Amino acid sequence: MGKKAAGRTERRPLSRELIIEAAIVLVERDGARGLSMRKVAAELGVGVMSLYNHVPDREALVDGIAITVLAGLNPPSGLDPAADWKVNARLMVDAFRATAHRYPRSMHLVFTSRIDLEFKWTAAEQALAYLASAGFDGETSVRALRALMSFAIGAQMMVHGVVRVPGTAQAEVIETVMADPERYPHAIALAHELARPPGDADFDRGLEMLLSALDRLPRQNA
Amino acid sequence: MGKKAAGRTERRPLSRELIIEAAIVLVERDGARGLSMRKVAAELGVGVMSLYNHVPDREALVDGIAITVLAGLNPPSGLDPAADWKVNARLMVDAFRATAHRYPRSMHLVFTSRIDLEFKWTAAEQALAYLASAGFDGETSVRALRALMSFAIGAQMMVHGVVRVPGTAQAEVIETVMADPERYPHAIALAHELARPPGDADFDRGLEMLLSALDRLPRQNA
DNA sequence: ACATAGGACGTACGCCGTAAACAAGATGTA
DNA sequence: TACATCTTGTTTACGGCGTACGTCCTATGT
Repeated sequence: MGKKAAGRTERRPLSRELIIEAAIVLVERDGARGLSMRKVAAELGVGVMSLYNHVPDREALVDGIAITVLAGLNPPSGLDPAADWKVNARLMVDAFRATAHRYPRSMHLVFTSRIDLEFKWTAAEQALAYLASAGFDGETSVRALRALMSFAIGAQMMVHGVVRVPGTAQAEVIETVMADPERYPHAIALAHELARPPGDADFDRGLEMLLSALDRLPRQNA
Repeated sequence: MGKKAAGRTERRPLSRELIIEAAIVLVERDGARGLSMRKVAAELGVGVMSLYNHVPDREALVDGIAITVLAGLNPPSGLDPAADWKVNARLMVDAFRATAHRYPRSMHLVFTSRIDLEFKWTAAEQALAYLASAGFDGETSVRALRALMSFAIGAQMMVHGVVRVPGTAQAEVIETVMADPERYPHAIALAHELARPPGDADFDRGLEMLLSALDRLPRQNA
């Protein structure tokens, strides 16, 4: 019953996009560990194997999540080739950070999966273009791109609590240090600072340092 | 037969340390995906459930791996309080990189797991001490520590191929860009650079930039 | 000699990803 | 119209996973 017409249930025809969308919802709600084909199917009110008509396997689904989430990366809109290269660089890094802020858990999932995606070469191309127009030679451009990416990715890893290391301590961790005050004088003195989760301000300062250091590198034109 | 005496087989008595050690070997050989209680047990020639006499659950085992691997972090030996703070900072970051180089896959596993470990506060304490003696105020010290950690962690993520993003392209990825030469002039021009996997030199340059940028920050003493 | 405790083990349950065979409607062709 | 094919969803099943539970074996203290 209720199956013949299916009119009331009005089941949308189940597409790759729908599946990915449901998967993202699920990841953001339950975390990356909670992602499974069975859960996604249940979320859509559908048999598990039905998913496989639209997605080859689980890895491809994760790839789909990656592509969808990272689609927000370009174009950062507002890029002006005439502007200072640092301004453009900041815009691009901020675009990354904005999408990471929107889909924190999905972004983490993307990072921790093997992604052979040739994705976002357009973003890389754009970045390299600006670096080149800023007068950096090829080797330096690539290095600069990688340095910025390292910093952005590492910061994101720390923010999301994936890497809960000393510098990203949450409140409870402070207690650990308090238990042995003799050994951790500096950590205790800075407990207030350490307890504050890393935020936009920290990121901005670090980014600013990297950018100005890059800006001081020898270049070809003005 | 061959069971009564067990004299020849000379089975070591199976301890937590032995289990962790076997797990690390397994991760470094087969990758993080290949880590399972059953495989570890098989590696030790032991029943699966025997492991649970020494390790509460899988997560605890991963924690054990993290602690063991990260034990190589301190003390970086050679630290001289009288030396320039940047020298000491480099020594500490290099210590991290050295262990990451020794156990790349385990390190990745550590990063991608939830680690609430209050581990390595001693390293943090040491770093904060050097930053303080360099004249940085508390807020700046914490920011500096976080910036350096972000960079180190992000770089490590990229090196190990976890995040196979544009800037870390391997040879095959280049072909992707080649297929659409119109859109990626810069990427193609720098294909040779991009194909080179990120290495120590890139890391050193980036680290140097961060350190010298930090060195330029306003401080209290000389 | 016997009681006790701790470590190793076998079994079993519920998750997971997915291969394979099947069903049922949609669509193209005569 | 009737038939063939294709698309899409479903059912069943298999092997691997983490681990709760109960059992047995062995070493030790008395």
